Amino acid sequence: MARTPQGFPRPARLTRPSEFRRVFAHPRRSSDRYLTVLAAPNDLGHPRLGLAISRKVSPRAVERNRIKRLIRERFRHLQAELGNLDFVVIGRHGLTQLPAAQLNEILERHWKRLSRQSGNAS
RNA sequence: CGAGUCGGCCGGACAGUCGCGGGGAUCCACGGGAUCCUCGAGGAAAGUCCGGGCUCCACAGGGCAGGGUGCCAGGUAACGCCUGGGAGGCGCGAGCCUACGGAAAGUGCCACAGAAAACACACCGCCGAUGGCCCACGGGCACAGGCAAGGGUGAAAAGGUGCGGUAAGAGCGCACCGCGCGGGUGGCAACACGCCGCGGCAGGGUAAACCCCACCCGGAGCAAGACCAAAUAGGGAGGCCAGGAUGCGGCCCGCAUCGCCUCCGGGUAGGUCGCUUGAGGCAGCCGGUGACGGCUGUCCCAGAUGAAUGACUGUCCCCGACAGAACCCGGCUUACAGGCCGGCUCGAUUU
Repeated sequence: MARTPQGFPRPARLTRPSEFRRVFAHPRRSSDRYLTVLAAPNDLGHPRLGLAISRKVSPRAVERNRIKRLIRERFRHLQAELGNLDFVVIGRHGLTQLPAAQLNEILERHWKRLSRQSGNAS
């Protein structure tokens, strides 16, 4: 683990369909009216993040990109506290109306709760 | 200065910190990572409405069906695009708009009004010369009949103006305008003509209604398509032990099936290519009214694949619109805060 804890390189992301399927198969959930977060443990020694922001969230690509960037940015800052979990964040309709500060707050609450439930928060 | 019109351009800036994708160099405990350098969304990247390249499939030729285009010429790889020109319409003007072939091929459709919507018609009208009667010789009366100028309806009533003509009228005649046909001249052509001749003269609209005419058009799309290739099902070829198992045989031989190895084939997960050097950008010169073309020089300018441009802080201003590449180009259309530059037009003002 020589990786800088502030970075967000490829190994910290879910990339393959099979990795997404693994999380969707047996997830812990945490959700509200803006988004749903799924989590499943891994044995890598660090958390990973996957995003599912569909057209239902917003028909405009610019808005979807903005949401994904904000989520990744928040993950980058918090990843050291999240334990060995794979997260998938699913956006819901109306997410684009949420101010950035509030989005950050919501994300932190979901991630930390799921991390605590798994009992391996660092 | 105000109003307008056409064309071109920009689309927050700078600094710092933490991050992301591509490329290059160097290094390391090399299917990974580190350091440094460098590049990293748009004018519409959008809608996917046209046109092409590219790829695979289909294909002798011709025709039909279906779809598209529709003044002429040019540009282009091509176009439904662009440029120039013509015609018609709008505007004082610069300029703008046009789905702009055919309704004297056929079929269909067209409210209301109006006498009549076409073999035109006669509601109100005009005349009543000719023939009849009366007469104070000016004329009057009634009928037969003639007429389509005026009124009225309508989107449209078979051309307009004037003169002649007549009882009143009428392309009835004439002149000019308009229309059609033939010719001439100019123009590559569309078309034009204040050129000539002929005809008193066709004709309501609608073809983004059917239709006719001319020209054009195979289909599917980068999840196209090509390659590498664990796994797995079954297959083909050769070899191995002349050893074995099972079946058919009383037994031998023999035949069939089974085993192991190699190769071929196959193609799932996954990976690689396609993937960015191109009908390319910029500058200069040349040809062209222009779209555009030619030559020379120069530059390399996103290539991701859950998918990269962001976050935070500070300073400034007029406080930031529409909006995110996904094979690539050429167009069109639509969205858009604010701003810059230039040409031209109209009006006002100033010395």
